[in-house]
Amino acid sequence: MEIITLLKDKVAEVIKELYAAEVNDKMIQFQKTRKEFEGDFTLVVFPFLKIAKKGPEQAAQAIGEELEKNVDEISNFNVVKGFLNLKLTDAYWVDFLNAISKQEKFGIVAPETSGKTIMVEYSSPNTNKPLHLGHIRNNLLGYSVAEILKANGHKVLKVNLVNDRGIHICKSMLAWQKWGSNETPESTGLKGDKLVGNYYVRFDQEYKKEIAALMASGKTEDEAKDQANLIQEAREMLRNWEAGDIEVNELWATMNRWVYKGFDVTYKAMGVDFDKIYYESETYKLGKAIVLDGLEKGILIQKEDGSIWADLTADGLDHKILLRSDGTSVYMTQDIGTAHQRFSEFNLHHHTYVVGNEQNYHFQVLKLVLKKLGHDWSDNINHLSYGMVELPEGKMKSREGTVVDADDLIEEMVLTAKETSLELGKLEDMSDADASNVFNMIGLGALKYFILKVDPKKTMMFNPQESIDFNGNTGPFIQYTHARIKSVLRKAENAGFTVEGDVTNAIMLSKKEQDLTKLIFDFPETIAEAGRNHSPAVVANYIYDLAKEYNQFYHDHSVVKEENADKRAFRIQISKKVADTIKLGAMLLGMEVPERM
RNA sequence: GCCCCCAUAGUUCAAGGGAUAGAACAAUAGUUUCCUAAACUGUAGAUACUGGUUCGAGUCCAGUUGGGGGUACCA
Repeated sequence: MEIITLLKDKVAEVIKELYAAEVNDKMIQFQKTRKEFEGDFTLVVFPFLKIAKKGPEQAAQAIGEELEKNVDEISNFNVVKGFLNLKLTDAYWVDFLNAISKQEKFGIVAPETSGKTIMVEYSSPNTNKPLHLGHIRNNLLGYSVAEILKANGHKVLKVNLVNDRGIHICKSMLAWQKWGSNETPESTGLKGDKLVGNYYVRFDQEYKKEIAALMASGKTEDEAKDQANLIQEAREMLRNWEAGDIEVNELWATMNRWVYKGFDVTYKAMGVDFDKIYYESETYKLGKAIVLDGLEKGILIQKEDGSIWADLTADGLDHKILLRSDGTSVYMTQDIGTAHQRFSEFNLHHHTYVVGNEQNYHFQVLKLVLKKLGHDWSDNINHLSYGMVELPEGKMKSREGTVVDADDLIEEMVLTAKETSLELGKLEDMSDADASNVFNMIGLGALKYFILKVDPKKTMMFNPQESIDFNGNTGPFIQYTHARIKSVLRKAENAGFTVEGDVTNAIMLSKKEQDLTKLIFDFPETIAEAGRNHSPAVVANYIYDLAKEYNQFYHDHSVVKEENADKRAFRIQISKKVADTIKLGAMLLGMEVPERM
């Protein structure tokens, strides 16, 4: 990064000298030189034209000449239209590689050095059904964003707020009670979350039947939905739960335990974890005091029936209820309470919520209400709003059975990885345990990369057939590149070609060697950008580019077989760094890379 | 109705207001006596429409069309 700062300073000096004018930092725009042109960094000269009172090419030429004279690192320059392309010396790039080769984690900011604490809430499942593809996107994003923020030097707390109470939970409980005949995960051999999910579906089926029957007897749909015995019973169960009824609470605890056991398996398979787990059953009453306080201060309003509201019409939004007329809280109340609790307990600088974009309005309101209540830290709440995952046949709907189950999908990916590997037969001498470890890495790598390479905020398409592809812009492509480099490095070591100390900077680099080095140079900025944008896609696309660039380099350069010892040393060194960088980048995505595949 | 988001090759994705819009898959033509061919190299193919701002627009603004989401004393 230092080179850019240096160049910017020099440009400012040169402009001052040539045109006797001061320029601000914003006017000095450096960008990477596009591949089709000769050069490393490009200065956009359009902003200087008014000062220079010259045409773009003339101005660029003049600035280029001065820079070349004054900066040792610049070997030459060229001008295309208003773009001044600067080429650095090969020696600069070799020295750069030498310098970063001494850093084991080049690009990663040392842990917890930024002085900031950031909380990332993600996953937040309901305990009435198993995790599906939508949850996978949430979990992978949350985990990865947390890792990326860590790599930017922040202290990060990963938290999960489990939705373990409410009418929807009572539905599966009630169905189990009615039709479960004491089934347990043990007795059925089913994962706990799957078992409970089945009863949630069962409730819905029976409920629909009842509605149909009521409508046949002349009720309207709304009346039928409201008056059905099943929903009445579920409501009563929720009241009993809240009243502390022992039997209901025991059933609730038991069924939730089943679900958690099932979730743990899925979380483990996805490779995600949490520093702290919150349960809604313990937090759902939070926020009430804050709302009442807001009412007292005249910030909120109360209607005749006693319900408390925020009037957001002045901000272009609606009225939003914060406490029901019976004094109970809504989701928003809880979020106000938990946010307050977290910011004060952990002294947070920032809090990111990984939640789907259907909640955009909710978070808009949350931030606004907190702000109105006088909590300035509301500005530090960030809703990482991600798009839905769609299937070729349309949206996933749990009740219509068009969901892609998380466990099934992972299993399928790993199985395909295994089949492909066996076909290629490269791992035949590996132990079964090691090989199955590799299959796991590849299957999950394919899935994780597929999901994370897409900009989080965009709706994405998941086509089960295509997504299982392991060629091209995929996780396995990146993993393969890593494995191949590792193989080359093993061969180098066996041949006794270990690189001790610095590579001489007196060598000439080929275009590909320069390009690879420049890509490595971009890694720190990539991590910074991914952090700023909360976007794993930035990292994913970067490691893909890097792997692709390496494969091209590899295709027409010998590494171990290169006879010139200095060139060989450089190539071994750059190969090593590419492997390290791929590995670090993949780690930020929660993706492992194998030594062989 | 009102509010928000999105629209790029046949398909799935890229492109911090900058140069000739990149990849991959699919299609098609090639590359293994040589460090892993899950690789590499060709060919063909795209900014929904109409205006505007700018030296410069896929990117910013307005409108049109098409898609998604939200708008509950649900979570």
